[in-house]
Amino acid sequence: MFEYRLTAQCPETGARAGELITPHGVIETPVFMPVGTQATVKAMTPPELEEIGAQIILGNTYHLYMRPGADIVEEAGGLHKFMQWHHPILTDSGGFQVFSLSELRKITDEGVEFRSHLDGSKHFMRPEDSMDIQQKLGSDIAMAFDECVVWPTTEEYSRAAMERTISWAKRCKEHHSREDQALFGIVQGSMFEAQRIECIKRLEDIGFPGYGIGGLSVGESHEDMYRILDVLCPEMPVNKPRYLMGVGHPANLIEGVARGIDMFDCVLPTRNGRNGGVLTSFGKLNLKNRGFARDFTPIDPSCGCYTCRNFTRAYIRHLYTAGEILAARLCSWHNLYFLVNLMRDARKAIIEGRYPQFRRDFFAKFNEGPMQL
RNA sequence: GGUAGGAUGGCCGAGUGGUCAAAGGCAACAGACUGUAAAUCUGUCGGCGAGAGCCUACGCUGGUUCAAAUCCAGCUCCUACCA
Repeated sequence: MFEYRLTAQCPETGARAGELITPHGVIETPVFMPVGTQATVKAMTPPELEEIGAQIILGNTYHLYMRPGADIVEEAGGLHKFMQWHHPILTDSGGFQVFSLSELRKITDEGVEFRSHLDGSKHFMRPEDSMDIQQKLGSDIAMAFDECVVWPTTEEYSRAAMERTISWAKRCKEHHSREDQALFGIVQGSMFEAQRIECIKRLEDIGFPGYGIGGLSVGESHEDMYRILDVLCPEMPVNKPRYLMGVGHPANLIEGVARGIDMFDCVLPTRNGRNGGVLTSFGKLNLKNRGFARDFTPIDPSCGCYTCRNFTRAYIRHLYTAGEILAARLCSWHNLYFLVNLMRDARKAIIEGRYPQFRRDFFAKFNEGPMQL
């Protein structure tokens, strides 16, 4: 029911192309996965996601547990049916909320006590609870409940969190029973190379069909992120998918792929899209800027998305300044298309044996500096 | 014509003698956003200056006072009610 097939590998970099077989379809990797925390990719409908080329999307354990509740989703026939997305879904375990809701939670070896961000009520989530919820949601890929550590942190704290994450991973696997759902372990260890290597080895001993790399893109420099990937990826099993959690930035995707990452997810395309930020092949733009008021060209002339085929920067800027919801939709659409297709193009390049050139071409064009108006 | 109330920074609107270049909101301009507490958040927002600071400002004109957006007089305009 779940299998990873490595189909091509870049002889120069660590880039890999593969296929992930899931109950709801085959995913071609490397892949960018749009984030749909609350059973919706914000501002997008499922048919629109299909048109973009999205192969798999995310849902979130913590958020769906809080609202509407796992039982309701289960009663609805599972998350796929509930939200009318009939392709693969990956659910995050709530581990990231251990990080992002740091003001509202208390961690013990047993689990995490959360105060609801909605009404302040107390909830206790153990690895077993996360598994129960994810099994009710019925995602194709569930993630182990981990502790995503804040950055920066000490070597001691990172180790404690890593130990907890490993012990929770074991409990997750023991508790997990649904056969039509794969369970991925998550590597922690912050910016400590030895801990990262130790963590993947010990997770491998437990045995998972895929591995997430957590605790990155939490504020550290790109150099730190790449340094960890450089030492960690060669230690990861070749025949299992590698998922760099929460990443994100186009440059990070290109570099992640070069280091052997197969899967990415990030809120950046949708969140920034709602706020006027768009990604292009030549860098980022903020469409709210006055300079676009009379710019009657598409966001990215080389982009084939619905937004770029039909609308101008001036029109979209107008929608933003007028507070129109379509602005958020059109830019989310474009940004998702950009990242999904960046990975599709990367895959093609890997298969055709030209990933190093593809990578060079990307950076020659993509400008991180101030935008040109 | 009479009576009452009111005129504040692009707009709305606090402020009734000094701590006022003037709260707050909106608009505008810019920035941030990486397993989504985000259609959010932050900053700037009279002029000059790196800065201390200086200048110009609360309808207009004049006055009182060490000191006026705030008090007084006249004027202009607006609003409500009465004729």
